[in-house]
Amino acid sequence: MAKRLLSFANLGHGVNVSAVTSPLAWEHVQPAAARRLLTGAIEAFAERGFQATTTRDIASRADMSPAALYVHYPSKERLLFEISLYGHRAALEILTAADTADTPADRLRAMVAAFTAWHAEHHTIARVVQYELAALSPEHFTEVATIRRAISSLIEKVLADGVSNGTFTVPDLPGTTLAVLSLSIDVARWYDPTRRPSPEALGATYADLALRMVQA
Amino acid sequence: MAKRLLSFANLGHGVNVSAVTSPLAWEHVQPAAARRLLTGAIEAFAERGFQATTTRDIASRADMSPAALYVHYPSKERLLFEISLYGHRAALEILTAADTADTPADRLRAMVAAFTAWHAEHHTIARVVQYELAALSPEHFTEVATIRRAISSLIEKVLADGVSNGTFTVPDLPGTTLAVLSLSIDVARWYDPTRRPSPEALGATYADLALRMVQA
DNA sequence: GTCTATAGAGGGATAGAC
DNA sequence: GTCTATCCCTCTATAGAC
Repeated sequence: MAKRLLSFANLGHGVNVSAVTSPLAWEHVQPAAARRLLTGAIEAFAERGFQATTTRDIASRADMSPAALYVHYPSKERLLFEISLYGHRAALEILTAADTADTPADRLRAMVAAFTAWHAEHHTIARVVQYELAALSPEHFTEVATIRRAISSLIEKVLADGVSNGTFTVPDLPGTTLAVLSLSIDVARWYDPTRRPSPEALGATYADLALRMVQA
Repeated sequence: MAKRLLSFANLGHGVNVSAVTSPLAWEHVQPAAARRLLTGAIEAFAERGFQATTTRDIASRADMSPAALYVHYPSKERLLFEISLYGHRAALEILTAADTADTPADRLRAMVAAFTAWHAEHHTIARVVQYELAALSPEHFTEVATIRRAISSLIEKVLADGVSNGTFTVPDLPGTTLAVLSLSIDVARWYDPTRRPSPEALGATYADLALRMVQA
C-alpha cells in the first residue's frame, strides 16, 4: 500500500495509533503497574478493538505476566470501563471548561474547537470512548451513557440559547446537535497525527463549520 | 435505560440493528443458503462486531449447523470480505450515479444527499463497511481501499471543479473532502430508523450542510 | 505483587456419515 | 449440502509458590 493515501482510504491495517495522551494525565492511577496496564490497554483497544485484544497482549505491553493483570483489575471489561469512564469525564470537562464566553456564537466556537481538538489529540482514547461502548456491561454502559447525555445537553443548550437570542437559525435542534457532535466524534476514526493538521488547527476549522451549520 | 434517549448517548447495548437492506439486493448471492448466511453475518457483525461474532451465531441466524457455513464460505473473514466489498461497491455506485448534474453545486448536493441516505437506509451494512476494516486480511483490505480512494476522489473532484469555476471557496481541499465524507459516514454509527428522520430527509439536510461548508 | 502453571470454557474449522 | 461429533487451539481467569 502506497505511503501517500488519503486518510479516508487508509483506515485498516497500519493505522498509526501512537503513544497516548500525556502520561501525566494518568498519574492518579496508582501504582505504576496499574497505570502501565491501563495505558497498554488503551493502545491495544484502540488498535485492535476490545474483543480482539487479549489479556496477554495488555500484560505484555506492560512487561508483565498475564496473571499480574488480575492483581490490579478484576477483569478485562473492568479495564475498558475505567478507560471509558475516564475518557468520557475528560471529554465532558473539556467541553464544560470551554463554555465560558458571553455570546452563543463565541461559546459554540470555543466548545467545538475544544471538543474537536480533544478527539484529535487524544484520538487513541477517543476511539475507545466512541467505538467500544457495546463491549461494556449493561451497568457500566448505563453509567457512561449519563455522561454522554450531559455532553449532548451542553451542545444543545448553546444552540438553544443562540436560537433564543436570534443569532442562530436551527430548524431541528436535536438533529443539529447530533450533526455538530458527529463531525467532531468522527475525527477519532480517521485522525492520523503524522499527516493531519494539528489538533488546534483542526479545532478552529471545525468550529467555523459548526457556526455555518447554525447560520450564525 | 429510559426509552427516550438522545441518540448520541444511546449507542451501546440495545442499538436497533434491524432487518437489513432490501432482500432483493442480495439476489445475486446463490444459493439461498449462502444468502441467508451473508445477511445473518451482516446483522451479527453490525450488532456485535466481527471479532465478537461467532460462526455458530451466523449459522444459527441462517438456521444451519456451524459446519454448513464452510460449504459456502472458506472462513469467517471471507464472509466479512464479501460483505465489505459489496458494500463499498454499492456506496461507490450510489455516488457515481448521483454525479450527473451540470453545476458543481448541484452535483455536490445530489452526491451528499445520496451518500448520506445510503448510510442511513443501509446503516447495518454501512457499519460493517466503515468500522470493521481492520478485521480484513491485508490483501482484502488493499482491495477495498482502492474503492475507498475512488469514493474520496469523486468528492474531491466535485469540490475542485467548484473551486475552478469560482462557485466554491475551499482553502483546504483534502481536508474539506474528508469533512464532507466524515459527516455522512458517521451516520452509520448513530442512525436509528425508529427515531431518526427518513434517509431522504437526512440526505437533504446534510446536502445543505455540505454546500455551506464550501460556501456555495 | 509477581511469577509459572493450569483449569475451564468457547470458538474456528474439519471429518465423515447420510 | 447438511448434519453430528470433535479436534485443536486460544483465551480469561485462578491456584499456589515465592
